[in-house]
This record gives sequence, C-alpha cells and structure tokens, in this order.
Amino acid sequence: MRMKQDVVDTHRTMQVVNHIRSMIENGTLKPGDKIPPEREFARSLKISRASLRTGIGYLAAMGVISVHHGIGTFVADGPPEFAKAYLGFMGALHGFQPWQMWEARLILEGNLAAFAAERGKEEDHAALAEEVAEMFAAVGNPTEYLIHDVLFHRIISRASGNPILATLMETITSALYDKRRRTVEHSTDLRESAEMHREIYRAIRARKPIDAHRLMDQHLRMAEAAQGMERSAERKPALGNGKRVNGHRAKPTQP
Amino acid sequence: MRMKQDVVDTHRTMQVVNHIRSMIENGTLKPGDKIPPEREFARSLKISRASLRTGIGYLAAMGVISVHHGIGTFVADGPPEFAKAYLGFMGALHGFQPWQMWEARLILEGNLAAFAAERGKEEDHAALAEEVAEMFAAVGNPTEYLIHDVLFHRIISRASGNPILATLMETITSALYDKRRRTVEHSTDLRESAEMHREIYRAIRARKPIDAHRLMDQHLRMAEAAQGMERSAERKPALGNGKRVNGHRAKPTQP
DNA sequence: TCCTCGCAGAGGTCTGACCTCTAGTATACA
DNA sequence: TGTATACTAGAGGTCAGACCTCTGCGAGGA
Repeated sequence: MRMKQDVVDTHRTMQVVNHIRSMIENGTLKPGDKIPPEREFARSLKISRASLRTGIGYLAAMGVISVHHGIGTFVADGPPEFAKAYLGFMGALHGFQPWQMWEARLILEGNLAAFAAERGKEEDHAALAEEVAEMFAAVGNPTEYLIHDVLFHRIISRASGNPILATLMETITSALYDKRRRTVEHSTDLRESAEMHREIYRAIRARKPIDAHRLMDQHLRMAEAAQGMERSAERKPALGNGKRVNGHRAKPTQP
Repeated sequence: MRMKQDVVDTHRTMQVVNHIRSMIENGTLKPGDKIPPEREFARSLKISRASLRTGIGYLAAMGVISVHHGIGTFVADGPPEFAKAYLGFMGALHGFQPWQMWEARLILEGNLAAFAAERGKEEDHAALAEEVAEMFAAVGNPTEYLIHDVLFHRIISRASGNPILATLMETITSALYDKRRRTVEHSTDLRESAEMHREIYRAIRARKPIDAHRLMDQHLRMAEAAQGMERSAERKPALGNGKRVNGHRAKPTQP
C-alpha cells in the first residue's frame, strides 16, 4: 500500500526535474547557465524530446529555469522570484481577498524592514539612499516613481538577509503590481510618499528595527488606503474595532 | 521595442493556462472538478494534445490542478498548498539556510496564531482542542504525534482567516517536514511539547493574540533548537547579541 | 561603412501510434 | 450465492519524427 501523495509526478517528468535538480545541487549548473539544447539533452537522458520538454515546462512554471525561444534555456538567475501567476490562481480558486494580500504584505515587509535595520550593510544603505533620491526626482512622473518605489522595497528585502522572506514578499508584491500601476497614475501626493520612504530609510540606516517596522507598517497602510479609494469597500473581516488592527504587533517606541 | 518580461510564456501554453484560468474565474470549474479528457479538450481548443499537455503540466507544477494517471485531471481542492519542491529548488539555487526557514516560519506562524486568537471561530477552537488531546495521547508514539502536531498548526492557519499567509506558511513547513520526521523519532520530551501546544490553544481560545504570538514564538524556537541538536551549528547571521533576537517584535504583556 | 539577406541553431507545435494505469464489469470457480 | 479472476473501456504517459518560428550573426552587396 503505497502512500500516494504525489499530485503531480509522472516518471519521466520527475526524472528530468530531479536530474536538473541534482545538476544544480552539485554545482554542474549555476544560476544563469545555459542547459543543453533539447534534442541533445533528450538524447543524453535517453528520453524523448517531448518528455524532456514536460520536465522543462514544470521547472519553468516554478521559475527555476527560463526558456527563450530561438536562444536557449537557462537556469534562472536574478532575485528569487517565482510564478507570479501563482497567487492569482490561488486567489481565483480560494477567493483570496485584496485585504488579505495587504495584510500578508504588511507582516512580511514590516519584519523585512526590521531585519534590514539590523543586518543591512553599507552598500544597502547607499542603494536605498539612491532610490529615495530618485523618488523625489520623480514626484512628477508616476510611472517613473513606481519603478523606484518597487526597487526600494526590493533592496530592503535583500538587505534583510533572509531570501526566503524576500521571495515570499516578492510573490505578493507581484500580485499587487498590476493594480498598483493603474493606481499610481492618479496619485496626487507622491511627495508625501517619498518622504515616508525617506523616513524608513533613515530608520534602517540608524539601525532602529522597531522604528523601521513601524514606519513600514504606516507606509503600507497608507498605500492600501490610497488604493482602496478606487474600488472601495472590500469589507475587512469583522473585528472588534478598526483602530487596534494588528494591535498585537504594536511596538513600543524605540528606547 | 517590446518589453519582454515573460520568462515563461509560449503562445499555446499560455493559451491553455489562461483558458483554464478563466474557466476557474467564471465558475465553470470549481475546486475538485474534473477537466475534460485530454484528447477531447485539445480538440475543443483546436490545439494538439501535446500543447494542451504542456499547459496542463504548467498548472500542475503550480499545484493548481492535479493529474492522476488512468483517472483524469482535476482542479486542486483541499487547502491551498503548492509545489512543495519550490523552496527546495530555490534553496539549491540561492543557498537558503535552515535558520532562514525557521526565521520565516517564526514570523508567519507567530502572526497566524495571533490572528487565530482574534478571529478564530468556535469550531476552530474545538478542532484545536481535539488535536491537543490527540497529542497528549500520542506522547509515546512520535510518528503519530507528528501528524497531530502538523494538523494543529494547520488548523491555526485556517483559523487565522488569511489563506494567503496560511499558504506561505504551508510552503515553508513542507520544506521542513522531511527533516522533522527524522528528528521527531528521537524526541524524548513530547509531553513538554504537547503542553506548549495546549498553552497556545488556551491563548487562542481566550482570544489573547499577544500571548498566542509569544507562545508560538517560544514553541518554535524550542522546536528549532531541538532540531539543531542533530546537525548543529549552522551559524546564524552575525548579529549584535543573541538574546535580543527579534526584539523589534517584542510584545508587551497582555493588557 | 552600413544595410540586407540568408543560414544555422534552438525552441514550439503537430500527428498519430502505442504503452500503462485504474476502475468497473463480466465471467468462472468454489 | 459469494468470491476471485479476467477483460475492457477510458484516461493519462511516452515516443518518433517532420515541420514551423524565432533569434543571432555572418556574408555579401549598396
């Protein structure tokens, strides 16, 4: 009686997946490397090209490798970031609500900011400073502003020293990105936003995790509210009072 | 000059993916439903079966659908849970460390517990109570114990009312599961563990988010330490002092 | 020197035959 | 009558090989 907990195996597919996995684990393949051409690779694995492609498709879906028509297939490099579509599907399947995404983001980014304040390196501080400057320079150009906004948050993720949390955050952010791009067009107070980012940056550079966490929270709540302006009223969960939201994560002022 | 941010598209594949996605979104397909047989479905989409299968493989990799040889293909039901393999790959690619997983889990589960305390329903409390009882009953049977342990945490996830956070947590937990299964065999103080779970349960039922958060933190730190016993010394990041870990998430005592 | 055309390499798609698994039913035996 | 075995239909899995399309780049012409 075998315990089938597969959901998605298929001999050949997994054979390919595991093969590539081991190549990655033992260093034969590193991020950015090109994997052999399909025909050749299939021959060396002694499977049909179709099966090989199934495995490649699987890995591509997870974002482990990226395929480029006419050029080749490569091991993903760059920041860990995966199937943006994932949350979208799960949302459709299980009815994820926007406020849930924001709540998740709030938790992740708040802690990310705190970790960044604790562990961030000089170079991270410099990078953050630069993005803040760019944001101020782009207060008149929403699209441009958004780019640096995203970058700012991404740098914090990296500075946090925990790529796992960073990846999870990136997943959620991606799901929110589209909406955000539309919203930012109407933003009228980018300057205020830029100033909040600057404060966050300062808290991080000053290595004040608690402040960084609090400011990030504040910033995201405001951003959420700004988006809520449009398709308002996505009723939040029935909770005691609205003021104490996340009260259990309340943080005392920096000592 | 088109902005290629694809990474993984391919006309046909995405055509299938989007088709199924829209079927899910407009309610034609619901979790647990069976999708048409490949041959038939391919014909109706006017694409080859091979292409259809590519799209199906993509969705299967994301855990949106599950394929069963000889039976059919179904829309995933059950709790949102996806490609367990994902973090494993990312870990291999970007060198994720065990302590990073624990750190991420600490943050997610702490907040999950707090939310559960705020929003949990009577039925959740009952389910938790039952699992606690089962744990106490299984203190002499590590394997059995682990099952209820996992269930306990999963119920908290559900009770939190935020399926997104729950999904993220599940992802991390899955990655840690294998190790845990090996470790639990050597556990000598399951009774103590069971008692911690009971305390967490009580805090949740008493609707004390702060306590629940703190207890969960404490529980996980202990669990991590227990695992660390084996392959010890996976050097944590160089931080100021070890005592104030996560100090920025310090929580005042329940008012 | 610069532009255009064409080739080679790599991925994308299509066919259609054949293999394997699972469930359910029909049949044979006790 | 009841149980066990055999068969079959339906669904997914694999294969082989031809052909399409995209990208990069070099050869040749303006």
